[in-house]
Amino acid sequence: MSETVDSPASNVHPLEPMADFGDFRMTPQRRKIYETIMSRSDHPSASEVFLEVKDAMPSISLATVYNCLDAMTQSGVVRQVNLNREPSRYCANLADHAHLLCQVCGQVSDVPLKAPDRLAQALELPDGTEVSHLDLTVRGVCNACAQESAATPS
Amino acid sequence: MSETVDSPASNVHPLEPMADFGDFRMTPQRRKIYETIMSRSDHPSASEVFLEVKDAMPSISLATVYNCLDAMTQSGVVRQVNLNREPSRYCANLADHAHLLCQVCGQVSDVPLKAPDRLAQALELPDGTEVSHLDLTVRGVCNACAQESAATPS
DNA sequence: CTAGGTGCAAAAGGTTTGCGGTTAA
DNA sequence: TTAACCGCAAACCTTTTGCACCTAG
Repeated sequence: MSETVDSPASNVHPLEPMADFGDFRMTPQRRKIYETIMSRSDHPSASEVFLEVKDAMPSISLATVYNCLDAMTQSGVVRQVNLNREPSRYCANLADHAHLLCQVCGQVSDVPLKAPDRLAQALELPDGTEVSHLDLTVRGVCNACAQESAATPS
Repeated sequence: MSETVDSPASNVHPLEPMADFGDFRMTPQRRKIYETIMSRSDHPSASEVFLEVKDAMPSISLATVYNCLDAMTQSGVVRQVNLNREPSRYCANLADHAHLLCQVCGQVSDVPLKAPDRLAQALELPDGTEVSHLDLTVRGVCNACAQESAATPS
């Protein structure tokens, strides 16, 4: 993926240099799918990605989107975000961060962490446990929805 | 549910007094399903609960297990735990805690939190965000699997 | 008595897979 | 050149739902 993806630096995400992603073969479909996820901050699902990519590539199939997203997840190019029983969402922000799920509008947004390394210290893990990754989800109400419900009290 | 469930105190989980769970109607099926989840620490899925409950109640249907688990989740009697794309698991531990997902054996175990309230302080949340609940999942290797791989290096 | 629960079977909905043709490297 | 990928359709699997009967409160 490295050199073939156009200007990943234009994205706001603090991306790694996009070094090696193994034997990940770049195709027009994968490039467009990746660009779609990069250009959005709303963590689209497979079918949402499909809808957007379809505009530029009308012949693409939903199965291909699923296959590509799966390959990208395996390669570590994107991250799969699973909340509740909803369809998986995809996220191109590879930095350590949490997700805020607004229980009013349903939107998912990234939440930076102040001290990612210190998070594990809050856990009483059994001796010998090896931690590879922490997944933190915040359920609540986003600022926009909180403002709105304050303006229009029930 | 309160008085009809047999001796919830025998469970190791730090349970709340099991006060009011609204208009939750107790039935033999629900009692057995609840007891099953209480008696296990492995966060069984709906079909795993079904298998165990079926031994005692051969006529119960999987749909009923799903319906009951859903009703219990709504009432707050149990908690639904969703990791990856696997089937939902269920957890009777209502205390604030994280989950450890072992990437070797696939088991899910509870992880107590040292300072649950302080966890939110690690987040850079936008002003006005209202937090209702934090969900923390630890991906890694449990102690048992770590011991084993140390004893049998690849 | 009756609102709500149960069991069954069928449907729903997200995701995966098999296959023949195509393509990136 | 060829292993990997694409598009299509069918399969898969978890979960939900409609319905007739039953039961807890």
